[in-house]
Amino acid sequence: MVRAGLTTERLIRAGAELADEVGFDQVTISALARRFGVKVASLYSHLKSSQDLKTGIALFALEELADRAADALAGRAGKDALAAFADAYRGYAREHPGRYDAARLRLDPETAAASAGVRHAQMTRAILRGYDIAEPDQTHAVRMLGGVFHGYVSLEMSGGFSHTPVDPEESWSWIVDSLDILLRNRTMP
Amino acid sequence: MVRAGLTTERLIRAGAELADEVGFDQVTISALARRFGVKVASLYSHLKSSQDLKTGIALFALEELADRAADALAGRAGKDALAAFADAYRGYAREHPGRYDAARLRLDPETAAASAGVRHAQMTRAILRGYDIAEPDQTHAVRMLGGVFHGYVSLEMSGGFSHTPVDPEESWSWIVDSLDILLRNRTMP
DNA sequence: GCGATTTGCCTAAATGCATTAGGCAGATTC
DNA sequence: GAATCTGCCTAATGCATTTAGGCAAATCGC
Repeated sequence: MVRAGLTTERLIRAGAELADEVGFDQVTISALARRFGVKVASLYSHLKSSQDLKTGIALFALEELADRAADALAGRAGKDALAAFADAYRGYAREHPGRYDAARLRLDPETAAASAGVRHAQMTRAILRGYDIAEPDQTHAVRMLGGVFHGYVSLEMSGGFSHTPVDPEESWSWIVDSLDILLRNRTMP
Repeated sequence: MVRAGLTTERLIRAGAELADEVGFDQVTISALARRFGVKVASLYSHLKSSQDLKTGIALFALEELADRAADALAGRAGKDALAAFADAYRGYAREHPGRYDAARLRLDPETAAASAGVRHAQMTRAILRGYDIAEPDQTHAVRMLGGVFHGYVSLEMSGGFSHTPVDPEESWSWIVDSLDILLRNRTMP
């Protein structure tokens, strides 16, 4: 019989695509095996478990998102950087909802520490360098930005804004503007 | 044999407790049946499906959270109200992590429209009355507040803040302060 | 009170996913 | 070309979901 050429890498990539198509929580070893035209047990040579697959997709999505954010940030500073970063985040979620959900998977601390999540925090700090905010306020700001971006995108994805006629695009701009204003003035209350 | 006295109400309530103990995604019809010392099939007289149970828990959590938020808001205005609302949100998530996750379940539009999620938005608007913000900015602000609160709590719950020595409590206060400042000044950019 | 009906929980059985053990053939190595 | 290794297979188990149909307890009509 012809071999399918499975590798952990390919499985995780296909799992990410599957997540975008059917939702991250519908990603299953069985579905993935079907997609490769292969028996379920065959995947266990490459994946330890179903959880392992999900974690793999999450790490993959975190990397990919961090790469995009880094691209968006290149050559920008100040409000420009803030807006580009925010848009990268939101754009990724809209383009790859399943992967975005995957990126929000709760990881155990060691895995998280070794993930691209660290880069996300570093990039946020880099943006804040344009705003002259010292510690511990800088950490507070990192957390706020992470919170707003994630929270807004998450609410938008779950349809929480669809009952109001206001364009989410405008809300997004307004929020980014607001954060910029806030960060510029926060040092002197 | 003695009857267990199952009702949809009791099952959902028990499901909510189970979610807090083992995590929302570990809530299963089987586990719930075990908890009641009853056979699995028996639950299907009261629940249409596993999804139905999850949705029920989500709606229950949304109600409970809205009730708490309403209590917190009673008799307060301005920054007081903002802080109380924020704390109610975060407190609920800390006290009932499983239910909080449940409250974030993606509901189909009709279900969502009939849920307590609507009250959440109304309460946020009520807070903003203390800040004199007109439409469409008010909607933008509602979305921002929803986003920050949810996003921050979500990141904190998933351990995203544990690699930095800064106290999440202080970050939370700083963020609420910041939002207050922002909302007070946002009308004049 | 007592028969009839409804209701609540049961047994049984089918389906699907996750996981492990062990086998066979195609690819690789010498 | 023989030996080994690797990749995918069959087979079997366990657990969760879901449906169909049964029996006994609770409830209702009288």
